[in-house]
Amino acid sequence: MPNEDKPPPEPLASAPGFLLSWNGQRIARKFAEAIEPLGLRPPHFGVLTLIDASPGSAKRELVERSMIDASTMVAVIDDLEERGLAERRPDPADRRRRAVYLTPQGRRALERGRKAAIATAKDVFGPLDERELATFVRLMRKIAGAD
Amino acid sequence: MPNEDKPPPEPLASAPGFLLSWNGQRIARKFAEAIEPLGLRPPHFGVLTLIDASPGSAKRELVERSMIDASTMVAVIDDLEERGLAERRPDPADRRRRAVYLTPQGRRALERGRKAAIATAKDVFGPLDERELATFVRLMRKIAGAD
DNA sequence: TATTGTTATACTCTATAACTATA
DNA sequence: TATAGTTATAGAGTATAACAATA
Repeated sequence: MPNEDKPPPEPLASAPGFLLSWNGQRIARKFAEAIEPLGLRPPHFGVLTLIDASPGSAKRELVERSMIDASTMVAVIDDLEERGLAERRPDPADRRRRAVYLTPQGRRALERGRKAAIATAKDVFGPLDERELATFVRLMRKIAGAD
Repeated sequence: MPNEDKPPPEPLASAPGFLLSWNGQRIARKFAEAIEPLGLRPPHFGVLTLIDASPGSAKRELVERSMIDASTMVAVIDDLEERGLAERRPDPADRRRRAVYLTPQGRRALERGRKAAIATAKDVFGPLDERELATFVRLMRKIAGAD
């Protein structure tokens, strides 16, 4: 994408919605670049995080907690399994269900991804002081309906 | 996208970068839906805005002020021209150059798009009071490097 | 030789719908 | 009949690289 690091032009840069979308795209792209050397793309990292938070989740549960649809989720879990980062285990109580777990390698990859996320955030949110960053998070959670 | 309006799951919802990306995607999608009845997609609206701000811009100048690459920009201007919203005029001083202008129809479409943007922002930023919204814009401009 | 604009093509990502197995 | 999972396919959106015209 051209001009990724250039400030957005007026009058768009005055519109709150445009600013939100622009900065969102920017950090998403930067994060994607940061984890590319790990062989991961953002959906991989997101799903690793969700599995870690609820080990043994079924695919359907992961879909419910994400913005990833069912068929894409299959592909993401396939990728993770191929790379030895996660594994599906059959559920004896319901043989349709396949519980998903992280491998030790998966946990290491997640840790590396987290470091990349922190580094990216440090870069993008660098212009804000600590207090402003806290305010930012509070407002973003409010907008997201997380509180 | 599934779960578009559901809050993001923890622990992702505590990460500033993830929040920014999530909310950015959410408002971009909502805005795209809002202008779809106008026959416009977000890049169309963005370029209409840029042309309006600098009538007679060349394609290359529009590329410089946006995150849209050259070949996509051609397609966007083609679309706008087909729909009678913009027109290319040859530049007598430099016959390689084609200056782009809005038509009266284009100005009307831009106005409708602006109303959609305002309505979308009202929806997404609804949880914030006026003072919080002002703070949000200030912080976002800082992050974007717009100040 | 550099620059503007364009076209043709390929690629990435995601979504839709049909299918299998189990409940 | 409903649900979990999967696969095959198609689509939108974007980027890459080659090309034509003019400076």
